[in-house]
Amino acid sequence: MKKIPANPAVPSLERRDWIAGLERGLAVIEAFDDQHPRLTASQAGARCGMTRTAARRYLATLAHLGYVSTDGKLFWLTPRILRLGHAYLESARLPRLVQPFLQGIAAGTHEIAYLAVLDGDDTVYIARSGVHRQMNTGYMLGSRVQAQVTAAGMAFLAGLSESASDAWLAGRTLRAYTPYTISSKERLRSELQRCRRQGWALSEQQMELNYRGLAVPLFDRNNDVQGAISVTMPINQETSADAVARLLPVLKEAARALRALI
Amino acid sequence: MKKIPANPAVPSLERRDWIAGLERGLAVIEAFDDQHPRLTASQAGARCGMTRTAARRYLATLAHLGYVSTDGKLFWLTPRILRLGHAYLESARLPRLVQPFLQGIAAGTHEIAYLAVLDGDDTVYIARSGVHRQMNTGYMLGSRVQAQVTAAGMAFLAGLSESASDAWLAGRTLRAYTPYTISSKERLRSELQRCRRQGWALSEQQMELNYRGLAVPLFDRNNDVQGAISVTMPINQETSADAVARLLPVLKEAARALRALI
DNA sequence: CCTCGTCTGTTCGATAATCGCACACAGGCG
DNA sequence: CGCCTGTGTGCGATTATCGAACAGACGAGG
Repeated sequence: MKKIPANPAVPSLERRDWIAGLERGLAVIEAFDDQHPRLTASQAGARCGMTRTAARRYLATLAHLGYVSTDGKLFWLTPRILRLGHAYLESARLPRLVQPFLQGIAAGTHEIAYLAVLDGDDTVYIARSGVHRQMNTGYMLGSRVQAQVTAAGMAFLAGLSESASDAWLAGRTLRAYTPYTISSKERLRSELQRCRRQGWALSEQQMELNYRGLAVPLFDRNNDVQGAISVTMPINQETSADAVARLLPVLKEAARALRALI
Repeated sequence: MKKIPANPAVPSLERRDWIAGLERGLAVIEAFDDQHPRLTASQAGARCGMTRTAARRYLATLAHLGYVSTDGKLFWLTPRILRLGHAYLESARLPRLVQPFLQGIAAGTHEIAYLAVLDGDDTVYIARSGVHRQMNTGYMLGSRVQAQVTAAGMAFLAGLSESASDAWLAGRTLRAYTPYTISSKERLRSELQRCRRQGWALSEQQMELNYRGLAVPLFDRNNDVQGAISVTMPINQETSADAVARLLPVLKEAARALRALI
């Protein structure tokens, strides 16, 4: 059973103003995953590095707040948890700002357009174009794909400074999803340099066979990267060069227009 | 400024095992919304009914955990918050179970299929059919639409007992989105009774003009409603009767097959 | 049927964590 | 220039939280 340390490298400064209860409670929520969809208090305690009694208290609190349900023995998360993510998607400026541009890209190219950011190892999709207007408010919850296999992730990394992206790279373990996945850090590093030079990223069959992604980073006025917009498509409809020629100008134009707004 | 009570009708039992820190921390997260995307410590404190000093501590803790960022004065949520919702979508049995059925419905009908549940006032979409396999893992974050204007919400409510749905109805304030929105509780109640009798719900232009939704509730083996599956489409392609005739059998068959699995 | 072992729910005192006051400071404005 | 509003920080008091300890529930196995 994998232990989730309750306190992973807390900046030991600022010990005074540290709300242990909040940290542990969030750790309890994150203790649930696809391998462990339902937990007893004891299991949750083991996974979070706390005693059974403590875990039980946190779970009971979460249950009374409606974030978890219980049959008295097992605990599981409820959809109410999604309100927390919703608070982010509602409040974050970036998705709200970029959404209309995604619609425009989707309408102009007939591909699905995404906005993604980097969080830890992963590319997180935080907005996507939708055909139904009512679905504009229904964002994607990021699939949290290892960043190096998505075009958006590559574009985001290429938007960082070389030292920052090297630092990111140093902390990762690359995993191959397909025979084409770049799984050598050396190759990934040179690929990132190329993306940085050219200002966009193309990712073919890195994550999934027969699919291609094309992405550009989004910069703000200070030239700090804030996200990436991407489109994905099957690879067998046109050549890579054709796809780039067709789609890159649209993405670049959106990125240019957004630079002043972000 | 709307106050968010820190302690909304807590069952006063179980006062002993109550982790105040967790409750207040989550309240701080939910204090952010589209009206208040960035908050100072004071504002967050005011919105959550705690002192500025306390709110500052919670925000500082969340910042060190990476869930919020700050420029030293203002605080805002980061995409990391989405990990919490992700924990739910990864661990919840229902979306994982229903996903393949949604794919089947989408493939057979050429409409987009959704799985939704009720959370408070709102219909929350927790899975949708996707054309890209890689997007199967990229769920929708529920748009949290007032339940009475979605087919899935109506189907879910119709799946509850009459007394339970009356209780739900009593606590709501209906809002009209279009001229067709049912905004009288009386009419809604009779509409729900009809849905309950017939076992499915049709919603036309309730939420958005020119769109139609069709949904059936999902029951488990104990006949408790666990969710609803729905498809949405433009209304001008076919008559209501044609759409029902074409789609309802598919939805019903999926619900029947799922009953044994849930 | 009984006993053992493992798991759970609950209580309680000690302790450490959290609270909010109080103070000092920064910036905007008349 | 001084007021006013809002912020960062230190500290003692308090209370909320911790985990050990106990007792009950369940199932396995003899």
